[in-house]
Amino acid sequence: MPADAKPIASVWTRPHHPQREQLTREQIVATAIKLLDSDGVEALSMRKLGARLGAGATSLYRHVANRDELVQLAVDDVYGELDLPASAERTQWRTTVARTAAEVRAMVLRHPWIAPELGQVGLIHIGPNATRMTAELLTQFEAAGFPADEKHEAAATLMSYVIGIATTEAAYVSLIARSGSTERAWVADHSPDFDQDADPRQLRENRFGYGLDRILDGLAARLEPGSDRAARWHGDEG
Amino acid sequence: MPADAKPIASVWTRPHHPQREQLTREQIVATAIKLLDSDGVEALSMRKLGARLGAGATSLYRHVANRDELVQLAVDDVYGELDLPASAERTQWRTTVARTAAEVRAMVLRHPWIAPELGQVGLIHIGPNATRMTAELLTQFEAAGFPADEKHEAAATLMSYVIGIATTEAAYVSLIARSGSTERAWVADHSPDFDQDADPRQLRENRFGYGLDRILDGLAARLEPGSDRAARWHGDEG
DNA sequence: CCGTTATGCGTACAGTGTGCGCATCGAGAG
DNA sequence: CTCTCGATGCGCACACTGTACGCATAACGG
Repeated sequence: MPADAKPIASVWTRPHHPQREQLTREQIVATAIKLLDSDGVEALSMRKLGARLGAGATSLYRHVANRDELVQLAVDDVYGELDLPASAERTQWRTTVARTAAEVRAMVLRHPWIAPELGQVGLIHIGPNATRMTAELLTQFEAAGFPADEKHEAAATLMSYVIGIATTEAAYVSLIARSGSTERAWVADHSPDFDQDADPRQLRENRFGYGLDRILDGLAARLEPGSDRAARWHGDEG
Repeated sequence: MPADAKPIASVWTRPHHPQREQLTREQIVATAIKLLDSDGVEALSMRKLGARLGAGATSLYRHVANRDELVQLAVDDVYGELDLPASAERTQWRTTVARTAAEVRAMVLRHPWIAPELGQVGLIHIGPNATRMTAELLTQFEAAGFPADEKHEAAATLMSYVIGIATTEAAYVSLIARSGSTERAWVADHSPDFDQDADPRQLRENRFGYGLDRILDGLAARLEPGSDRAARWHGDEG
């Protein structure tokens, strides 16, 4: 096939679009997340991201308004990873809500750079994926039996706890990762009285579970028939 | 007095220490906090801070290793503002702990830039003032009757909630402040179905109190004599 | 009087986000 | 086919950042 194969070969030797690699917003956000995961938030620069995509720095501005918006998009993309349970019936609300909390915590631990970002942007102008998660949690609390005007407070209580503890954990593990050590070795080094046989990852997990159980206990007490749930909570709080 | 007055006049025309204003670390940190409070964290630059102190940018490096360390010092300085209650006896642990939580929340709301910083540095390498606050909270829980191996988990539960909700609130209020509006006007603009007579600040306060009460309820249940408190929690948690 | 030490500061360098204008492409009109 | 046009990539430039380095000067101890 000396002559006939030429058109087929030329498809590979000379690509159809010499320098028009068709940079898309999805790809930009995806590789930005990869860069954020591996190198942290201060290592993300437009030039570096462009280079990783085989493009110039300012090319990205055709698809993204500025660096801040890019990070916002990355945050919401990460929210899209959540595998949220469907809101179950009243008897199983605890496990459903606990599973949602664990999902959010795991998300933050997978992408530790997201924690300071949540504190910077808050929950105001976040994207559709984060909104979906909030809505899902609200229906879970609704299914649990919380009245319409209290479910927001219940959800905020749980989410504040999850964001707070996951933020602390994320800062901790990313500090250790940046130091090039493992969690176990780091703990053994920095607190010599630590039990060598204990797994610090498991301890973190247990600590998360402890607080979660306390909070769900406190919330569940509002649902018990004997409690003064009928009294709207707005009036009697400081 | 044409010739004799010259030394006296020269005191004012030419000061004794032409350029030696004796920059101290405390002053640097203090004005850094002022700048952070008024203009936010991304507006703090060494040159701007130096200018506000009547000094060059690189002069600051004689007293502070780098910008990150400066922010760390500012964070711990802010922790020093806390007016923590003394740990009271067993019957009043709830009000004592609640007061500590409210103090921390107020601190974050006074200095909203601190929120992302807490997520970046975690609670690891924080300074003496933050350490003092953690220790104080631990003794408060100890006085409440929590066993030695559970008080850390109880304190972490409470603090995670406080940090999480205060972080969210801080992002929210600083976003509004940056937009140049007031909280009431902003809420009225962005959600027209909001009750015009309600005070959004008060609503935030109530929401904080709601979650705080739920969490303290859940923790208090661990202290009731009927509960299975004797069983150490480490084993039976997921 | 002369070192020594501590401190401020000017300069410089590498790196950042991003506005602007030019070059080049794919596609559609004639 | 040619010609135009909108979309896209990109080089350049500007203002700005943190900070390493070396020099100048002031206070101090002899």
